[in-house]
Amino acid sequence: MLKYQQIAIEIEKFIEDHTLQQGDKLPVLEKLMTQFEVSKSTITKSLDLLEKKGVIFQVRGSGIFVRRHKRKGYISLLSNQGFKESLEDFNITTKVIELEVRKPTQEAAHNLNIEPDNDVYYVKRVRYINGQTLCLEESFYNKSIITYLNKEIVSESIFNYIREGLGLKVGFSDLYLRADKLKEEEAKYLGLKKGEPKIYVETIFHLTNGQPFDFSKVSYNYEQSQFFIQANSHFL
Amino acid sequence: MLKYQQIAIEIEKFIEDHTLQQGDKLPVLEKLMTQFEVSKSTITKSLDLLEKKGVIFQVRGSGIFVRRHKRKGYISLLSNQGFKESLEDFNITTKVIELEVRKPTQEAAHNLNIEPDNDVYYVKRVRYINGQTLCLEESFYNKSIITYLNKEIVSESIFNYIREGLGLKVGFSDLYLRADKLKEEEAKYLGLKKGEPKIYVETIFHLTNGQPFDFSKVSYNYEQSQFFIQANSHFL
DNA sequence: GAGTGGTCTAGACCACGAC
DNA sequence: TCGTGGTCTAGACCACTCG
Repeated sequence: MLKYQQIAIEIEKFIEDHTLQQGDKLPVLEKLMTQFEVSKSTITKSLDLLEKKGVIFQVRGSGIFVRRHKRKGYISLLSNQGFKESLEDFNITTKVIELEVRKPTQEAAHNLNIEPDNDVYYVKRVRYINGQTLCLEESFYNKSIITYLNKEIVSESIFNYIREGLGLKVGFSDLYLRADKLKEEEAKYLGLKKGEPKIYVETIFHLTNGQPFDFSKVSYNYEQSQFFIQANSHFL
Repeated sequence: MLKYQQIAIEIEKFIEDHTLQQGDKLPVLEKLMTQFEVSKSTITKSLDLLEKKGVIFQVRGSGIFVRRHKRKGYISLLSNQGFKESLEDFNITTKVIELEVRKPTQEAAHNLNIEPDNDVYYVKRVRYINGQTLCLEESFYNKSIITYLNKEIVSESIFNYIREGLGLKVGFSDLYLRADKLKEEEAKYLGLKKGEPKIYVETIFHLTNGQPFDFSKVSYNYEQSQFFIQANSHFL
């Protein structure tokens, strides 16, 4: 574990343990440097990480403050992988509808940046939150990267398996979102009516080296799903 | 202008000018250091900025590569202020429905962190993209921060005015998103039917010092609006 | 093993905010 | 004016990728 990561974790823990609220002030840089016995830039790096995560904000000439959003039960659109973090207090279960190796659709091949005759794992699942339908998910995994999947893996967290089991490093993802009307079949899986609203999200997941390995299409039950994003305007 | 910002802009310009594509390699750190005549950490800071913006990704032991999302016409949910950047090729116009000083709703007061008897500017607008309705927006501005607004300002970019006119610095924002059915009145403004889908977004905008100054509620025309997010999984 | 990005240090100096 | 965070440097050393 790197120093600046460790320190970030400890500061976050400090905020949790003391149940600090939005706007509460943290110790000054000088203090943190001596406390953790590291140089200024290391502390700065930790704080930048926490700022990116939306945990704190820094004000020049004034101090370092806790940033908190007030609402619970929202799915973070930034924390890349799964619902675990944002919905950890909720009971998420999964039903696998389909799992097989096949040739990709043209759309999937394009988004995964592979040829139409390369193999993909196709996974179709319904996910539930506290017994209610949360979403219907179709995913295409590049089989030359995700070399093996089975029903057991796919019933649990696929991303944990990718990291722990396959030893791959998940990097960045591109996420496209819109609203639309539910189609007959989607409505059936979600227990809603055709024509009712859905949030529809397509995501392309990449490894740290930039290779896309997963293209997924998810339709959310609008009654059960709400999302949040913490944005920073550092870039101009 | 700070060095690392300037360099970030120039690198981004370089990518534009040479129409580099996803995965194309940029010059190595060493090269960039000598080219811009700065130290390693300054270049690193520029690159981190561009990475956060989703312009590049860095791979240890390998190089610095261009990151591009392929789709056009999506509204970025991260670039905090307005549509300008993501929809700059489109013609955005605005119709002001209402503009007045009033007392906040309980909801607005809570989100702006003010008392119910403090004044707010209430602004209701419809925004159009290429002549089609894009969204219906209601905003509450804390009048003790945004001291003055008029119809002219509100017809244009309010955020430009806040920055240039009032000299305020916009910091971070919290954004809550879900799908829902259009109500009668909303449907009328958007030219859609009651019960059709909408994307509904509430946003709380803060100054760099953490003060919330704008609480806004926006209903998007689902036929005209699609969103994208570039996520990084640096945090663990 | 060569090449390349990432971490970390110690310290000088700068810019903003609050009093 | 002082306290506080932000920028920038020069350089040592580390860790990953790839041929």
